[in-house]
This record gives sequence, structure tokens and C-alpha cells, in this order.
Amino acid sequence: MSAKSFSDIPKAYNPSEVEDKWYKYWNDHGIFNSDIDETKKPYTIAIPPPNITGMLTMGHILNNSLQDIFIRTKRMQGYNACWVPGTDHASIATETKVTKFLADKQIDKYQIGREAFLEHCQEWKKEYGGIIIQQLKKLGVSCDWRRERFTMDDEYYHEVIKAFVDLYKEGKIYRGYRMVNWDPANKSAISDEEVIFKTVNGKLWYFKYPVMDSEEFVIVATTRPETMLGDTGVAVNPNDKRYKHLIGKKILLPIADREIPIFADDYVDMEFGTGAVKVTPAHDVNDYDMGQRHKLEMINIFNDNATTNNNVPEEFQNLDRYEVRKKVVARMDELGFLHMIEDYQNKVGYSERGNVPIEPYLSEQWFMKMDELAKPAVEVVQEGKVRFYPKHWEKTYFHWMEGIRDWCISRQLWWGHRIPVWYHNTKKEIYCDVNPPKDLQNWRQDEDVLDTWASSWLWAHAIFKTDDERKYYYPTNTLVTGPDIIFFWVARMIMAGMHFQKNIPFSDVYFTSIIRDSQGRKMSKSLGNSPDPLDVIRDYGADALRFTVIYLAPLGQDVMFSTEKCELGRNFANKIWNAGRFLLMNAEKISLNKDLKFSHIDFADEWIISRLNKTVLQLNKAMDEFEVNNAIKLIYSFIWNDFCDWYVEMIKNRLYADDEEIKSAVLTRAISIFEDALKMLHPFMPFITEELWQLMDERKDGESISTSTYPAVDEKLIKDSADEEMDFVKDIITAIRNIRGEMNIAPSKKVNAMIKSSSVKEYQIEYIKKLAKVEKLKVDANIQKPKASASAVLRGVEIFIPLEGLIDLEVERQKIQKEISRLQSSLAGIEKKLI
RNA sequence: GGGCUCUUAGCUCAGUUGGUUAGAGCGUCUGCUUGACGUGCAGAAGGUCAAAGGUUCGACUCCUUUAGAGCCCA
Repeated sequence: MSAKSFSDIPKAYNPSEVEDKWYKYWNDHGIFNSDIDETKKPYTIAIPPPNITGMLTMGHILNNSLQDIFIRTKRMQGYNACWVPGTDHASIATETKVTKFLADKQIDKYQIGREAFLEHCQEWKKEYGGIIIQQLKKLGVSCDWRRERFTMDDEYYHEVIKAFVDLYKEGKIYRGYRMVNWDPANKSAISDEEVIFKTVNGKLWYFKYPVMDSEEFVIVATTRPETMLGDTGVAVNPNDKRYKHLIGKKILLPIADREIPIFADDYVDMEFGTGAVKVTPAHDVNDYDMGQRHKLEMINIFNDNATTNNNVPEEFQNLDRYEVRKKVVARMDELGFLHMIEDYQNKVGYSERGNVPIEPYLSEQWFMKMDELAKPAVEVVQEGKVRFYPKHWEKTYFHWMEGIRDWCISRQLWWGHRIPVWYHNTKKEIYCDVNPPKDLQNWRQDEDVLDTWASSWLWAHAIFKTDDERKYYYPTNTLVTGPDIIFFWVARMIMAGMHFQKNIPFSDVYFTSIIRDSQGRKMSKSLGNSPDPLDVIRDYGADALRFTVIYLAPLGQDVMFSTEKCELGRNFANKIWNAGRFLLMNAEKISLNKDLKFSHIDFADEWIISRLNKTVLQLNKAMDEFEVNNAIKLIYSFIWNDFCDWYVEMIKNRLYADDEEIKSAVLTRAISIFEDALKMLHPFMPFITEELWQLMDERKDGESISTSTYPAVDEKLIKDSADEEMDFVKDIITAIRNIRGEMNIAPSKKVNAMIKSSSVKEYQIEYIKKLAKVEKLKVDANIQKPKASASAVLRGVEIFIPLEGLIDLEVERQKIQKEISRLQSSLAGIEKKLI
């Protein structure tokens, strides 16, 4: 065996030259591909499909680095590792984007119609939808790209429609006129999970409502005065003495001139406002419930874009909800019905995508019944068949599952999976099937599409096209995702898995950290505090970025990231590079011989071999427990502290000596240990490890560290005695270095040292001399401390270093005297304070 | 209002089932072109483990309370 020439290799590692080369190599040789192989155990990951409108963020970097670490580790450990990539169609996001894109070209979505619009969407997807995938490749992710899926691919589309039809036929999907969260910007319903509550500084308006056949008024407080136009009742608490006499009476609603009842309901909080509540059943969820209980009229006063409709007096019609608010308040004031206005902080629901306040709105929507679907999904987590990391997310999961409400799955959009329901033109018939009705001319299809999550909840199994594939690869093993989509996606995927596949979709869920900036703020586009990962990769290298993010991200903890922190990863890469460079430079002069790998072994070799095996053992344990952050710290410390700081320094004596066989044995062994270190590190930093591994030996075309054998642990080689001996020697060396530092002995000056001990072995002395820069080292159990010497005591031995001639004793004496005075005066000061 | 998480060195974080002297990286200070590496080497300083109480032979670790920060749900 012989290593490649290394003389012209630069002192500093340059990632950009290396990364693209190996990514292409891996792809060209199909390293990442996986096919059914019954002789191997599969290990499968389904990527959380990024949105086709998305751009690579630091969140993606963390998430996909983790998946790559898992999949590469298992691949090297001999599993049939399969990582399926893909994207989702992001109904609302894409439709918003394409609509805007067309509007910029003066094209109106409604004028061109559904079919033409969808063609534009497809084109847009072709043009921009793959950007994020290309960006991901820069990170080095080892997906099987032949398997790339999209949630609107034909097979996937069919799978989504089939799921709808099945659930419809089982009675789990129904259509209803219900109150939903309406996004007036997108003119679509959204699910509860897509509503984000924001605290806003608003007002509380107090209105005086005149009681009929009485001189009295009831004062009601509201944050949304405009909805009074749709009021159909006033509610009070049945126990409220203030209003008891009014229950059953009527109010003449101002402006609308409508007679509405005063009634009692337990829901009303006597403490809030005046204790009397105006009730608008068509525009508030709680009011809706009360309206149902008391059979109140429901008057919808808004159009789908949140302007007023013709259910309000003419002069208030066709106004935006905030304009009509002003107008109502002004009119109430004119009429003398405005009692007062207070400042008030309240929480307003905003649409996640549209970023406008949502409107509780009555409309015809499709819902999925969730209680029965949730049950098995709760059980598999309780039983530990699906495990969460960190475990505490289980509580959040159970809590949501227990209070789960029916899922509004219809969206008033065009881009997405169109609901497979047809209504007969003349008869009152509904048809639901994967295939359209045969006499299509007599039917019209439901206009709505499905919520994107109602397609991606099938992801874990729908990515596999054939039954054979599903049988082999499903359930997948590990899901890596953010806790922010635990309800949106994780919970629903478990439900889908249990319902459609009668099996869990994955056994382990790793919830990632949230990446924040150095001030702890969430990274966001609007703040502009998110670095572009591609810039970071260009400046530091993908390996350095991956390393840094993982090093900074302990399980379950947020990460404070800033680009400069990538120096950590870059420096580590450079360190490894130079360790490799050292070995290869020696390999140009020393011939290697694998037969000598375990010959001429001394305690330093035993120690590093012990450390290696122990590191792999701990590493395996950390990876099994998903402690990726611990794992990388183990590797880091093995490579930098054990291998570079100590072992490499310790083999130099033998490498620069004369015995060719010893030289060969030592270097061969060091390279072998280094190769194992590269293998351990490869899942974390794939590029630099591949580059060095390729340089360390002649490799055949198509060979890769990715498919080499993962280091195996030999527990017999883990020797506490070797660790102890090494620690002893290290402590002596450190103690001497310490004295040298304290005494200001120039590093270029050699010292003489004496160790009072009988336990220092002859063969350890050379190492101590070399690493502590000692000229003469005398070891004896009966040494007396010489005059004018510095000393240290450790582990039952005493070390003396005669200082005469090395330093100016008078100068040192003065220095020490000065220090004594300083300490004495500071002590006196402290004692004074204590009295 | 309910739930979850966090508070350890100047900063960002580790700290395994309670057990000698609480660790790392960055930053700071002192030295160093020592035949891989100044993206480096050697050495050093720096901590009442948020506060109080409790359990224990022993608490950063377990329990209770308090204060502060963040997230989720209502």
C-alpha cells in the first residue's frame, strides 16, 4: 500500500475545491441509491418536503444535516439506507405567489379561469419549484434523487384523492355549513392551526342598547363594533342580579332597527365589561354556539372579502370591515348610544399565510371527523411504538389529541387536489369517487381543493409507489422535523399511517431546535437576520456549516447562531486537514505495511487504541439515543485532543528515529486510526472526510468512505490501565509545562527535571523529555529537593526543576514579593469589610 | 387562565441513575515562526450552578415555593 503524493497540498483546507467534486462522484456512482434488497435491513427516512416556493433557510440546514447524519451512519453500518426527497405543492403559498406573478403581468386569475391558471402554476413550479432541492444538494445531503416525489405527481395525487374517497365512504368526511376561520385576503377557509394569535392594542367600545317598552338601557362592550349590525341577541349570566329583570325582554337594535331578545346563558362572564354581551352568531365562534343553543337568527353581514353585504342598511353596504367600524361608531355616537371607549389589549387571530385578521365566517366546508382517527395515533405513542425526542413533546401531542376538533380540509383555491365530489345538476345527488361520473355533463364538481396537509399527511407511505416497496421500506425509521408542525403534520401523519397502512409511519421522531440569531430572535425574512446558507457554505464550506450547527444544537434547545460561529467548524476542518497532511507527508518517506499495524506497540499506542474504541462505543450509544450533539463532541475531542494534541506528538519520536520497521509500524497504525476517525466523522462532515480518505490509500473508482465499513468496537481493546498510565504521563508533562509557564522559562530553553518516584517507567521518560522539553530527566525514589528549584506534587510523585541559570532568581524573588504584598493588602481590605 | 422549556465562566452551551477539584468552544491575559496546522501550539485567569426552603452522610442534579426569559394551547 502506498499513499498518494501530498507535497503540493496546501496548508489550509479549501472546501470549495473539494465539495462539488465529491457530490458529483457520489451521484455518478449511485452511492445514495437504494433498492429493495431482502438480504439487508432497510433504514428509511422520508424528508419533510420543503415547500416549492421556499428557499433554503438555516432551519433546513439543521434539519437536513441531522437526517443526513442519521442516514449516512446507518448506510456505513450496513443498512439499506433510503432517504426519499421531495417537495410539497403548498396550496395557498403557491397560489398567492402565482397570482401575484400574473398580476404583475396584468393577468387576472379570475379572467383566465381555473384551467389556464393551473397551467401557469405548473409552469411556475417547473421554473422555480426545484430551487430548494438544488440548494439542498450544496449541503451534501445523501438522498436517493431517483426517488424525488412531489405531492401533486400523478401517483401521489391519486393517493390523496383515494384517501378522501375512502374516508368519505366511511363517513369520516362530511360537508357542513359551519363557522370557519376565513382568510379574506385569500378568500379561503383555513384550519385552526393556521391561525396565529397576535396581541394588538385595540379599543373596547361600550354601546347603550335601548330596552323596548322601558326607559332602561343595557350597556354592552365589544372589540368589534361593526358586528352590531349582525346582532341577534343580548346575553347575560342567569345569576346576574343586575339584569335578572330584563331576561325575556327585547331590545330595539339601533341602526338596524331590529328587535332582538335578552336571554340568559352560563357562558357570559359577569366580571367582563358590563356583564351583558351582544351576540352575533354569524361572526363569532362563542356567539355561534350561543346562537345554536338559543335558536337565534344568524345574519351574515360580510362578503367573502370582508366587505359588508346587503344584509346591512344600504348606506353601510360594500364597505371594508374597518371602514364600517368607524361609520357604525360615529352613527352610534350621533344617536347617543355610544357610552364610552376604553383602551383595550386583545388577541386577534391572523391568517398565517395572508397575514390579515381572520374573520369567523359561516360557509359551506368539508370537514374530517378526527376523534376516531386520533385514538390509535394516541395509543402508539403511549405504547412507545412511536418515540419522541425530546420526550416532553409527548405531552403537547397528547393534549392536542385529547381536545382534537374536526379538521376543515376544504380550501377555496385552485392549486391543489380538487375535491372528488360532484353534484348533480338537477337531482339532489352527490357523487364521490376517484373517477368522475360517466355522464359528466349532468354533474358539476366541487370547486374546492384540499388543505395541503390533507395531502402531506400521507407522505410517509405515499412516497412509495408499489406494494412491494411499501412492504419493504414502510414504516420509515426516523422523522426529523420542527416542533412547530407537530399538529399540522406529525400527528396527522401518525393518524394517516394507522388508518391507511394499519401501521405507524415512523418509529422515532426527532424534534429539531429553533435557530435564532445571536440576540435570540427567531430568524425571519422581515427582520433580515437570517444569513443565506449558500453564502455561508461559500465562505466556510458545507462541512463547517454542518459541523457548527450540530455542535451548537443540543437536543431540544434553541440555537443562537451567527455566521462567525462557523469559524468553529472551519477551524476543525483545517485541523483535520493538517493532521491528514502530517500523516501523508510522512508517508512519502516511510513505507507503509498493514501487517505491522499491531506490532511495536507501546503504552501510547495502547492508549489511543483504547480511546478510539471507547469513543466509538460512546458514539454508538449517543447516536442510538439521538444525542447528535454529544456525538459530535465525542468525535471532536477524540480527533483534536487525543489524536492531534497527544498522539501525533507522541509518535514523532519514533517517526524520526532510525528503525525502519518501527517507523513503518507506527505510521501505518496512525493512519489506520486516523481513517477510523474519518469514518466516524464522515456522516457529520462528508466532504473533507471523503477527500482525506481517498488520499490515505489507493482507492478503486466508485469506492467511497460512504460505503466503507463503520469502525467496530472491540471492547477488549478498551483498557483502563492504558488510560491511567497515559493520564499519569500527561499530568507529569503538564506539570512541567505549568512550571515553565509560571517561571517564564522560554520555550526554546530546555530544562533539567527530577522526579521523586519509583513508578515512572524507563520508556515513559522519552515522551516526557520530548513533550515537556526536558534535557536531563532523573527519576529516583530518594531524590531530595535541590536548592532554588520549582516543584509540583501530583499522583504521589514530586517533580523538581532546578532554576539556577534558567531565570534570574533576584528578579523572580522581587516579582513574588510584589505578589505577596498585593495579596496581603487585598486580604487586609477584605478582613476590614468582614469586621 | 392551562401546559411545556429554560436560568451553570464575560458570551453560547455541556454536565449521564445524587458522589472527590463543576467541563467545552468563543472571548480575555502571558508566552511561542517547537520540521501538520497562527484557521495553530503551550500556559493562565474567570463560577454562591437564578433565589429561598426541604429530603440526604452528601444536591448543579431530587422535592416545594418565588423571581425572570421564551414557546405552545385556550
